[in-house]
Formats: sequence, C-alpha cells, structure tokens
Amino acid sequence: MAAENKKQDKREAILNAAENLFAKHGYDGVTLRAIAKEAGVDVALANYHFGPKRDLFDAVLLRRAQILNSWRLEALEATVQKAAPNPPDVKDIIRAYFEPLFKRSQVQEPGWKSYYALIAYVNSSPEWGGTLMTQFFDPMIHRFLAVLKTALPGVPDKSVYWGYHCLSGALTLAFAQTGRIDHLSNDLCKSDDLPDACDYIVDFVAAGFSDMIAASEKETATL
Amino acid sequence: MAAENKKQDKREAILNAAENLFAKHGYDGVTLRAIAKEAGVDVALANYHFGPKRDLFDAVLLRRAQILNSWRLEALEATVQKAAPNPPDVKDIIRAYFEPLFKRSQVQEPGWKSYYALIAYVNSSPEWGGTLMTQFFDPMIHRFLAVLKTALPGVPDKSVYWGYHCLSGALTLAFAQTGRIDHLSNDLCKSDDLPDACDYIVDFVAAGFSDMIAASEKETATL
DNA sequence: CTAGAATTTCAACAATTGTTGAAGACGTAA
DNA sequence: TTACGTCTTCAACAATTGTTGAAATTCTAG
Repeated sequence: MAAENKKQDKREAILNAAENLFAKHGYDGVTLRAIAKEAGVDVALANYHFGPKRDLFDAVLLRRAQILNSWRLEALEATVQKAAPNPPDVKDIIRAYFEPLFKRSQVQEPGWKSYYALIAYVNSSPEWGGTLMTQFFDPMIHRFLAVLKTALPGVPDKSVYWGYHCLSGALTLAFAQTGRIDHLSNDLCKSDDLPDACDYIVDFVAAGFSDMIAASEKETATL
Repeated sequence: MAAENKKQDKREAILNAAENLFAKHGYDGVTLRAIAKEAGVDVALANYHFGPKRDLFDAVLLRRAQILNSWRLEALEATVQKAAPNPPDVKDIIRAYFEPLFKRSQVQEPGWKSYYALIAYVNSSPEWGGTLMTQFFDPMIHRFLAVLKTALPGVPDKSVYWGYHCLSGALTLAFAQTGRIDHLSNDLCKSDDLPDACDYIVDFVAAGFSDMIAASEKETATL
C-alpha cells in the first residue's frame, strides 16, 4: 500500500500541481514548466505520464469527476427514496446537488477546492464549457433534472432548464473564488467560505424554482 | 468626421479584434499576432497604440464600460422615479439591470456581444474577477444594491449580497455563450438568444429576492 | 545479485511569444 | 514642393513554449 503510494507519487504530484494551477490561471495561463516546478519534477515527466498538455488537462478533470458524480447521485437517490412515493421538495433536491461538495472532502483534502474552481473555469469557458462539461457530467445532471421536473409539475421544461442554468451560474461564480463579493460587501460575505455561500445560494435558487409552480398555476387558472 | 474616422481606423480595428478574441479564448489564449492578423494590421502597431499586451486588455474593457454603466444607471433612476415615493418592485429593478444590455446596441453592433462575453470571462476569472470588475463597475453596482435594499425592507444585507452574487453568476454564464444549455435541453433553450435567456433569468432571480421578504417576515413573526 | 522494465532526468529542438528600434508611408501645414 | 509629426510596417531580438530522444536512475522479478 505504502509502496503503491510511492510508486505513483510523482504522477499524482503532477496532477495536483496541474489541478491547482489550471484552476487559478486557466489552461493557457499555465506552462508545463510551472506545473513541473510546483510538483518538484522534471518537465519531461508530465509528457511521459500524460502525453501532450491537453491530455493532462483532461486527466485532471477526469480524476475526480466520477467520484463527484457518484456522491451527488447517492445523495439524490436518498432524497428521492425518503420522499417516496411523493416527489421530494425542491429545496431538498437542490441540497442533494450542493451538500456532497462539502460533507466528505472539503477539509480533508484541499485538492477538491481547486477542482471545484477548475470546474468553474471550464463551465464558463466559451471554448470548453459546451463540450467538456457535457462529457464529464451530463448523465448525473440529466438525472437531477428529471427528479426536479417531478417536483415541478406543470412547469414548462424550458423554465426548468433556464432555472438550472441560473443554479449552475451561481455555483460556478461562487467556486471561481474571485473575492469580488468580499470587496462588494465590505467583507460581510466571504467568498472562501463555500459552505456558507451555498446555504444562501440554496435558498435563493430554491425560491426561483418554487416560484415557477405559482406562475404556472396562475397561467392555467386564467385559461 | 469621415477623416477622423479613418484616422483612428486601425486603432479601433485592433480594439475590435482584441475584444472578440479575448472574449473567446481569454487573455492568455490570444497572441498579439492573432489580434493583428484579424485586424489586418502589423504586430507592432498594437504596441504602438496601447503599449504592452496587458494595457491593451484594459483598453478593451474600458472602452465600453462607462457607456454601459451610464445606460444602466439611466434605466435604474427612471425606474426609481416612476415608483417614487415608494420603492420600485424588485422585478423592475432587475429589469433595469438587464434591459440596457439589449435595447440599443445588441443588433446594431455585434461588438457589444463580444464585450459582454469578455465581461463574463473577467468576472469569473480568479485572477481578475476581484480587481477588474471592482475597478470598472463598482459605483454602478453599489447604486443598484442600494435601490434593491429599499425594495427589500427587513432583509439582511448578507442575503442581498449573496442574491446579487447569484444574479451575477447567472448572467455571467449566460453571456459566456458556452452552448452548454443547448446540448442539455436538446436545443429547447438557445444560448445565443440572450434577450430570451434574460427574460427567464429575470423571473428566476426576482423570485429569489422576493422570497427573502417572506423569509424575513416569517423570522420576525416567530420572535 | 542480475537482467530487464518502468520511471525520471538531462539536453536540446523548432516554433512561438511579447517587445523594440529603425525604416518607410502618410497626412498636413507652410 | 518642402518639412515635420504621426502612423504603420519591417526585421529582428531574447525569452519562453511544448515536445522529444537518449541517458541515467529506480524498481521489480527471477
């Protein structure tokens, strides 16, 4: 076990360094030499383990994607089962999307925080937001949307999708950790306290979805 | 006039090319040669007009910032005056933040669309989101937040700031134009139809803010 | 211990980067 | 025209980029 750990020592060090730097400066803002230096490793080693730079980027994304997806799906199915046979509350669904991000890993391993920031970068990147996010997270998200629709009967699909878009945007900006809200609020809000941020975002987003029910009821009533 | 136009022809061409490319690929993803080529100009000319690369980036941001800020503030003050002496509706305040983005320029000049995408890039960038957004847009946003607070009596400031953060995140992701929502919704939602997107975002965000009033009333009722 | 495979480093490559100074082209006013 | 200041291009720079093949090291199985 310890031998196995040591064997892949430098390979993981490269992934960690790449994860951290890509999250901070984006794909083009990071050189392989900067990654190698932070990992305490020669430049050529990155190419040996992962091939070209772009493949290293994919490897960083892939490493934690499946773990995160499974965490979220577990939380979601637990929520569904607890409410069965009724659909779950909207807020509980949102929570199942948010809480797995913190419960287990946040403190234990700071790499996850970098990973979330990296996803934020990818998600809002015009180059890769459309393709990479789809590639790594689509099945999990489709399941969430399906459950969400059961909790929003009579709401048009288009509203649900744009609602998810708002949710994703809010989450993305929070994890990007720009520190902007700190300035704006005179340090009343701290952008590095992600669990606290998510509490507020959950309430805000859940209200946005719940209002769709009222709106669609009003619509059908007038017909 | 026409002479003045021609005089600054290439200078503006450089700004336009830089705006477009920076929005698509980020600061580090664009070379001065790529900008020069798209502008139909020699590489050295960018440096002559704007100095180092970083200063060109700032020049692109600055060019439209004041215009956009004044448009938004005009719309906001009109909303305030129309509702006076009462505070405006939350939804009207949000609209005053969104509508100036489209009314005048969207169709006339496609450069604005690139500019919005560029702001999306800057806003979600860990490197510059905290500083550059503050530098260019803070006074306008503080005015919006002040008006928003008048429409949300009894709501804690912290909730308002996080609400704005959600608003900003949703808007940012929409303008990033990643095409992700198109995939996700099977082309039910079109990420390049920004006015349509914003209609949905306005409703969603306004509901998030409005719910804060109900929540704070419930809180004070139980005390 | 030894041979061979896997890992890591070293040295160097061609290509590209931002930047610069000198030379040329342009417009303008005398 | 001439002369001058602005704008634009040309050519080249040192530095940095991703990548590669060979050498050196470490690990592992027999």
